[in-house]
Amino acid sequence: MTRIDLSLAAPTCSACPIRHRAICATCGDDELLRLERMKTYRSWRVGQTIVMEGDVLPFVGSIVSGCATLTRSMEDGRTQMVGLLLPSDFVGRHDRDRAAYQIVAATDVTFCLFRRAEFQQLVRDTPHVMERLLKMSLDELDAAREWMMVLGRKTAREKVASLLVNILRRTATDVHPIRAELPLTREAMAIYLGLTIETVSRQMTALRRDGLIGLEGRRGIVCADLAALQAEAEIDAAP
Amino acid sequence: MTRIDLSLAAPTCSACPIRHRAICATCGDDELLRLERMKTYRSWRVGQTIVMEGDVLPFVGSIVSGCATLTRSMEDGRTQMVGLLLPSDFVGRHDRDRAAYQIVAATDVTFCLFRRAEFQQLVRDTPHVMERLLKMSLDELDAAREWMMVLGRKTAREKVASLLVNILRRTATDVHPIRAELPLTREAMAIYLGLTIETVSRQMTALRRDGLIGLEGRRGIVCADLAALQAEAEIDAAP
DNA sequence: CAAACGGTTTGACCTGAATCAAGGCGTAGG
DNA sequence: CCTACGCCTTGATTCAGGTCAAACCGTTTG
Repeated sequence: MTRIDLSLAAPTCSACPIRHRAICATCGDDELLRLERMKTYRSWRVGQTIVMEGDVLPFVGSIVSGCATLTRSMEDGRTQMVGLLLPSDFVGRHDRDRAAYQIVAATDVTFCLFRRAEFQQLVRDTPHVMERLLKMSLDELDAAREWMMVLGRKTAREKVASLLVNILRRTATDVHPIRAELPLTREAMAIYLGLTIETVSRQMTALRRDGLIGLEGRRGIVCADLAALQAEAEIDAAP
Repeated sequence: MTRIDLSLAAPTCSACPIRHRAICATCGDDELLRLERMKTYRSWRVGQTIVMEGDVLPFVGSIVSGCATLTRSMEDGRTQMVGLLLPSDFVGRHDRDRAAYQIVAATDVTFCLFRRAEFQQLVRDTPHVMERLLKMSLDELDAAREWMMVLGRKTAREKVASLLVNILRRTATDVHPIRAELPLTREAMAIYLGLTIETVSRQMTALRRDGLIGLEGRRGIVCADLAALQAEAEIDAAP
C-alpha cells in the first residue's frame, strides 16, 4: 500500500483552509482561541468507518479536507446515503451523544473535532455561534429537501446529472472547461441516488456518449457546457 | 358549501393547544407576553395555496390546528412533497424572506404567525428561543433524512405503510385499536411518497386485504396491530 | 330525482430500472 | 510476467410501478 502522511500539523485556526466557511466563520480572535484549545485534528483513510449507526459519538466537528458520507441501512442491507460531507460541513448534534447515521470516509479525510460537552457550552455562551449553527442546519435542511425531489421524482439520467452538477459546483478545480475529481465510487453514487451501480454506470456512459460530459479515468469528469448538464438534470435555473 | 367558522378567538398563549410543543415551549411568562404582542392567528380552507414557491413571505409561525404541506415542483409538473406540517410544527426561515417551497392547506388549517423582523429580533435577544429553534430544525433534518430512506429505497408497499405509521403515531385519536383520520388525499399521499395515485390506492387496498389496516370511508384508518404494520414498513424497531 | 363532479378504485398494458451474468481494465503482489 | 483483485462496463432478461382507460361512489347542484 502506498504510504501517505495522514498526520497534519494542526494549523492555527487563522490559517485553516475552512476558516471562513465552517462553523467558526463568524468567530472573533478570542473565540478562535477558545476553539483552538478544545479542537483535535483527526484523519481516516478511504473506506474506513468513522462511526456506526447508534454508536456513542463524543465529538462534533467540521470536515477540513476530503469527503465522508452519512448513510442509513435497513436490516436486509438496503442502504441510502442521507448526507455528503465536504470541507466546511459540520457533523454531529451538539445536543445528542449518539450517531443517527453511519459515517464513512469516502476519500482520505481529516476532521477538526470538538469534545461535545465543551462545544455545547461554547454554543450556549456565544449566541452568534449558535446562530451560525442554526443557519448551517437550515441550509442542510434545504439541501435535504432538494435531494428528496431528486430521489422521489427524477429519472435515473436526471439523478446522475443532478449529482454531477452538485459536485462540479462544490469541488471544481479548473473552470473552463469545468473539471472535478469525483469523491465517490459508482457504488457510493448509487447509494446517494437510490439507484444500482449498473444504472449509474449506464447513465454515465450515456451522458458521455451524448457529449454532455467527458470522463478522465474512473474519477475525473469534465463538462464544457454546465448549463446543458443542468438542463439535463432539470434543475430550475432560477437561483 | 358547509359553512364553518374559521375565525378563532385567538387564545392567550397560556391557553394555546400547542403551548408546550411549539417554538414557544421553553418561554417564560415574560417572553410569552412579548410573543402575544407580535402574533396573529390566521386560517385557510382546505386546498387553498398559502404561499407559492419564491413568494415573499413576511411571516414565520407555528401551525396550531389542521395540516399543511410543503411541496416543490418541476417545470413539467412533477411534484414532490418535502414537508408535512402538523400542529406545533414551525414554518419559515427567520433569516430569509422568500419561501423556498409552496405551502398548501391539506385540511382547514390555522397558523399562529409572527412578523419576521420582530421574530428575528426575539430570536437574537433570547438564546433559549434560538436553541429551541435549533433543536426543532435538527429534528426536522433527521425526519427529512428518514424520509430520504423511504423515497430512495423502500417499495411502494413499504412506503405506504411507513406513511400510515407516521400519521397514526402523530395524530391517533383512539388507541385500542389505534385509529386516525388521514389529513391527506390519495393524491397528496402519492406526492409525499414519490408514487402515483393509482399505486397508493392499490397498496392501501392490498394492506386492507391482508388484514393490516381497516379503512373507514375515504379518510379513516384503523390498525389493530401497529407493530405488524411497522414491520411491513420495515421501520427498525430500535427507538 | 337526475346529472355533474371530485376523489377513488380497478383493470390491462407498457416501460424504466433492477437483477443476473459476463467481461474488461488498471494496479498490486507473487 | 502472470494472476488476482477491485472497480467498472455491458448485455439479456425480469418485474415493480407507471400510464392509459373505465367505472364506482358519495355529495352537491339544477
